[in-house]
Amino acid sequence: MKKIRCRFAPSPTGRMHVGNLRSALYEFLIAKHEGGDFIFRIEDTDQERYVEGATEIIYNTLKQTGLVYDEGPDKDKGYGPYVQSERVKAGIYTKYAKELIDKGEAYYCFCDKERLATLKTEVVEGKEISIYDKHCLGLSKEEVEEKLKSGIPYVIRQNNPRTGTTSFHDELYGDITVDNSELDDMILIKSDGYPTYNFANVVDDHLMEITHVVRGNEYLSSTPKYNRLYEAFGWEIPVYIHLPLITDEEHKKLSKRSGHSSFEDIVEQGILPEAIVNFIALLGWSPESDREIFSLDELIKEFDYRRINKSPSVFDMNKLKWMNGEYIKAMDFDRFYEMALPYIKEAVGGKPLDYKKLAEMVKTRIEVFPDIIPLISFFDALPEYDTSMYAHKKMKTTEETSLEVLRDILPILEKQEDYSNDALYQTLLAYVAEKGVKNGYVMWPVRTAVSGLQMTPAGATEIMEVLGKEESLSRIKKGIELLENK
RNA sequence: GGCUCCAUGGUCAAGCGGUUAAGACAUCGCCCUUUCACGGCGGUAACACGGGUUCGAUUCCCGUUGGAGUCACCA
Repeated sequence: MKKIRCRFAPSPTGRMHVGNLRSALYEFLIAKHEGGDFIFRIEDTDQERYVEGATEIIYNTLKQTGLVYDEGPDKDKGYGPYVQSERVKAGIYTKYAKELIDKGEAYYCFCDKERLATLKTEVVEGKEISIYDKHCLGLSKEEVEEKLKSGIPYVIRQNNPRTGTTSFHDELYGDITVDNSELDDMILIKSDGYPTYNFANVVDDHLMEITHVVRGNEYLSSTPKYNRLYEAFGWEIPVYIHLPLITDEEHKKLSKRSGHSSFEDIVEQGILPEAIVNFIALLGWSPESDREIFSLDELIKEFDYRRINKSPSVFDMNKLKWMNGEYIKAMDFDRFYEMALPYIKEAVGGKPLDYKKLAEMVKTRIEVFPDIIPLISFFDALPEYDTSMYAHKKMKTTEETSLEVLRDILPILEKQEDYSNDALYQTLLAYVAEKGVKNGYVMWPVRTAVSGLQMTPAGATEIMEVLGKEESLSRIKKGIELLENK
């Protein structure tokens, strides 16, 4: 069997869209699952939409996600160049376009914007819809020569039939047939000499011997046109695998507005690249087992494209966050500490506390790194709090009992020298035993006093350990004061 | 609007003629706990509708409805 070759061919127009990233991932997985090659090609044929630095973003995203390509602009295995603008300079596309003209499958078109405007037939949702009328197909050879010579701008159009039907086969969607009357004479070469995506993509896929064309569903309706191109050249048609769309919560194509449309957007929200990869792999595909956590290598092993879903799926940030939390919990501590440190420092305002201990406290209770900040910022400054927080039904505490406990405990803690968690815990436990009450009856008011919060990432004594004796006592005194003035 | 595709809980999804219709996120409750979280246990919640085919349809076919995509000198 022929070795599988899949390509990822993005346009450098900005950040990497997650739909694009998922296409890249599936292309990578389909190839690697069967020991094939993953090819990276840059489709920069739109000079207007080109964004400075976008190429670097793509390289970077590929690197961070671990999608290592076998061939690409910096890894030429004989099919290069892998950047379309360079291929334009090599004259590749015009050569093939002329071949099509010779075969009668394409033709020069000199129509200007004004004439094209007269073609507008219908307006739907503010969009003008028209089909080219093949006006320039009627030009004689001599007329074409003359116009070419006089330097009139032109494009090259595909010459599609107006009657009959065209069909193609998709591995997921099956056989799809379209009326030829739907097929416009699409432009192959633009007036600036650059090819359109439609043309460059087909030419390059063939020249680079791509066996499986994997791309988003939005190309489904234009695929017949590409197929006609293959047929016109007499080239072998690749295997098509169209992927279902990824949508936002409103079930619309993911857009910048949603705030999580690109890989970088998501990383900025504190999500790990491997969690993103894992998550989008499961968006539209599912393994045989009901397992959900997969490394990239494990995905390669498991990935069977026949199990890709046909219906669109909503990008659920909620579940991604959960998955990220799973990755954080499973992460080895040193790496976690390194990644969490900036957030910890920010949370406590750079106070010289035991950062390692703080990292331990938060590791199992966050989903994304920014969650750290609200969790531990009370270490920096005691928040304002209402004394009603001292009353807790389950702990059987009230503001009165809390005041009593704090007054009792203060002199004991003042005497205590060892402010380690263990020692403090033993001290409080001894008081609990002496009083004959439940642990929480004492722990709750103490924790409230030293944190000012109802929820903290650690128990009362752990907090005191980090805070130190001086600050702990000061916070307890403050608590007594608040309760007394109630 | 034409064309194309899609249709299982709020979301991701398994299912490929006969099942008590999995599992996960979210949500709710209980347990654990020095509060919360983590963890454990449990609950609520779905086959869009109408016709066929069949002994039997979530599953196959047709239609309806709904949703999406596409109709550029953008990819």
